[in-house]
Amino acid sequence: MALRFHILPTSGVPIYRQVMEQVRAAVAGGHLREGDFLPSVREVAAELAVNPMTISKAYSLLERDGVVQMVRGQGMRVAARRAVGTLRQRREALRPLLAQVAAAAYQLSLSGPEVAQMLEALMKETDRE
Amino acid sequence: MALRFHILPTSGVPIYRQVMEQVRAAVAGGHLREGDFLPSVREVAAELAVNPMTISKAYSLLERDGVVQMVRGQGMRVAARRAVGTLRQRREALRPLLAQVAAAAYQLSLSGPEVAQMLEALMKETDRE
Amino acid sequence: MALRFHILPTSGVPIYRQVMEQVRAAVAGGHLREGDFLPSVREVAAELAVNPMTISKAYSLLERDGVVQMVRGQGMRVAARRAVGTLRQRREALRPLLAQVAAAAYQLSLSGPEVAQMLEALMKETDRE
Amino acid sequence: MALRFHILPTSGVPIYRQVMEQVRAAVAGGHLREGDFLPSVREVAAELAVNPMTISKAYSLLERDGVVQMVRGQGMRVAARRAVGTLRQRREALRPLLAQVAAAAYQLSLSGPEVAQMLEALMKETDRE
DNA sequence: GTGGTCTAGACCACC
DNA sequence: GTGGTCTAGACCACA
Repeated sequence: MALRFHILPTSGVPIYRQVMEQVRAAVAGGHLREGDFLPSVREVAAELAVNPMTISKAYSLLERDGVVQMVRGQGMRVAARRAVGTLRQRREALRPLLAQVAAAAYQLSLSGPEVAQMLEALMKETDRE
Repeated sequence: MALRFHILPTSGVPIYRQVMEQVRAAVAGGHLREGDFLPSVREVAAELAVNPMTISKAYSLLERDGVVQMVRGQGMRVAARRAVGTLRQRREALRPLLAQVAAAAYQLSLSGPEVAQMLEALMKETDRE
Repeated sequence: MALRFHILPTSGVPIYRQVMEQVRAAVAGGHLREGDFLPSVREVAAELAVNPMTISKAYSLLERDGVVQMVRGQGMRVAARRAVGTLRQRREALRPLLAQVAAAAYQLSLSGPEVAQMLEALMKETDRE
Repeated sequence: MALRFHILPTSGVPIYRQVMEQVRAAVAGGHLREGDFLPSVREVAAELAVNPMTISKAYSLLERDGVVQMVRGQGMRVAARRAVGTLRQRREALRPLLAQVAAAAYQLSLSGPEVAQMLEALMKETDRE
């Protein structure tokens, strides 16, 4: 099943970031596995009616982040996941994002356990280890 | 205990957004309660060595979002929290952020229950109801 | 029945304007009639816990607009209403405000007849001629 | 027919608010329809001999209010109208403005039916549903 | 080309 | 004292 992108041009989030997020989500969700290839820049650009440079930028940044690897002549391949740093460091890296969740949850009057459960359910859904 | 801001000018995130996030976090974390006043625009601007307009923009947007209210001649006061929409709608509003957490957690090789527990701990720590 | 003011310090509308509006509304609604006196500046300032200068400013502007007249040693008295200009001019003067209503109604998906009826009902309620 | 702005620098109303009002009026009046683009910030700024930031502020606030949407690299596009809240809530939201109309009408010696008719005529003129 | 961010500094409105 | 508005001009991000 090919990965299909969908963008909201009006969301305020740059298109290249929307693309990056969707690749990351596909990888995290198991729809893309190690070794799979992303659709080509041209393909995606045509499908989304968007400038190829925009897609290219997204792919380059994903490569920089170690999510995918360029294989010359073939395209972008999903890289092996590698945990970097100690457990403690990796937890620390997640903290700012969790703080944002906490703030948003507060504003929405959603309780801690409630949100934690939503999150766990979301992650279990796509767990495959 | 006065609220103290800290910004990372290199993070790419606009200063006014960093300020907004910190106010939101302080409110969600109970360090600022309903009725408390934010430090004045000039004060913060001086402390951060930043243009007052930048802080003013952050405060205005927080006011539009209902987080604080302007009291003429006195300053910006933390507003009462009001949940808007049905439970379902509010949960839905949180979903995109949770998806981001899930993707980041995967990249960091952190498990669902592990992350859910971190989040719950973070939110319990600052729970006041 | 004495006129009682109520202000929302957080509404964004300057206090002196809120006071002015309430005097105008009281006059339009028949709660204050020609010759009646407004409560004194001090009285109102004390009641609202507000700087007397603020009330004084409101009263001065109302006097400038011909809504009230200062009677030395007694206070501010409601003036006789006098229509200024031709009917056409007076209608024209109301137009910008009506345009604002039209725009707001559109945004709220309220129909013309619906809004017109609301307005007429509101005005009939306080009509006394 | 391009939207043309006109501002009264002496009116006391901030320029950015005058611009906002005119956009809203143009949308409500059908001169701008869903999907149409506003003139660019630079264009308007040049036309009005005003700082681009002033126009930018107006546009940003209109975006926050859901009147227009930013399309990256293209400009500001008129958004679909979406009524929010119950009928009752929306009527309630209009009330303060109607009260202002009632007070102004009284001051101008214009009767309820007279004003209601003016308003309805104004709204019918631009009705398109 | 589009809008967004930020600065330095002036002036205003309100309390 | 508080925040709000505006300017002139620089630089950035995005498509």
